[in-house]
Amino acid sequence: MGIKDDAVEVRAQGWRTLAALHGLIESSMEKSLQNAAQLSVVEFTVLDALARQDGWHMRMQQLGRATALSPSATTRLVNRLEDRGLLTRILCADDRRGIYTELTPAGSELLTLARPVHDEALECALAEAALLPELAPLVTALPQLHAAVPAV
Amino acid sequence: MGIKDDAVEVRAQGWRTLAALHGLIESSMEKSLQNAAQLSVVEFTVLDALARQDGWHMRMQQLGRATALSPSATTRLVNRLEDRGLLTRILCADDRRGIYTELTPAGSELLTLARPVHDEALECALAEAALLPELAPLVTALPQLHAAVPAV
DNA sequence: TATAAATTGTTGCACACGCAACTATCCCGC
DNA sequence: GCGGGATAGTTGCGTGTGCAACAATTTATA
Repeated sequence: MGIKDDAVEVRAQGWRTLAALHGLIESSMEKSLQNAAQLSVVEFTVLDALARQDGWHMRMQQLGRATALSPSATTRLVNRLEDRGLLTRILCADDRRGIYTELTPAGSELLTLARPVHDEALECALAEAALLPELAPLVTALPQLHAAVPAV
Repeated sequence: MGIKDDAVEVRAQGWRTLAALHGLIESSMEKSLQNAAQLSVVEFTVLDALARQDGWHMRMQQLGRATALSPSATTRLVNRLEDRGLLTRILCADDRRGIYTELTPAGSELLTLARPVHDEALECALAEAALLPELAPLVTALPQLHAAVPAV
């Protein structure tokens, strides 16, 4: 034992840190987005993911994976956003089981309103987390993952 | 612009990665723990947190923070676990508003049964995530946060 | 000491989620 | 071409969650 058990414990510790930071950010962002745009975090995630595919479509299943949501939850999530006119369903011709979703102008508009709120809440939550000793290392490590090629 | 906007985008990217990995691990672990011990991830988190304080108590509010749950959700979570006999409420004398929670023997027992399941699900989910290019860097960075002092 | 303000935990209510069962469509072997 | 299996998405149902309002206790202020 010893070495092997250490690996297990290190993983568990890392997972606790990850979960704690995630919870902190998500609950903070949830409130901000709700106040500013009547959007939940997952709803924002969907709109953002769609916009990021600029002009292109996404299938329900892709949305499900992008949000870690079950198929049924994905259906209802898309229902909500469609009812609000933020996206549209498009049955695709080549596979008639599949359903594409696409952002509407109203969706894009709301997204441009919500993005700054999202970004500020994120910055704020990270700053707060950096003060907690058990979260600080992860906060520092996070931006280094996708190391910015110094974009001069 | 440029530099400032880059920082925002890097943070957002890091957050997306964090959220994606979190979702992957949590949904995988949820199923494993549910099958093996009829425990949800939050329920496991509570038991684990209590055990980690070995023999000591935790207040409702602490549990709420440890799980990123609202007060009402915390109340009901403790209710569920208490009804199953896994923990007990203890009114503390010095502050009669406060309520301590403590693990019962049955709680400890279930926890020792659930921990290996938890650890294996975690290892498995991390291995799977390491195969995805956008998650791999975070998976690698995670265990380095709490750098193991080589415990010979 | 008395009274207001703040803190801790609990309930009513509406809502989002996962699971299981279902329908519709595609794909493969014959 | 045709039937069996796999895949995509949708609904019924039970349950966990957050918000707002509340009761109980402590702390601050006059």
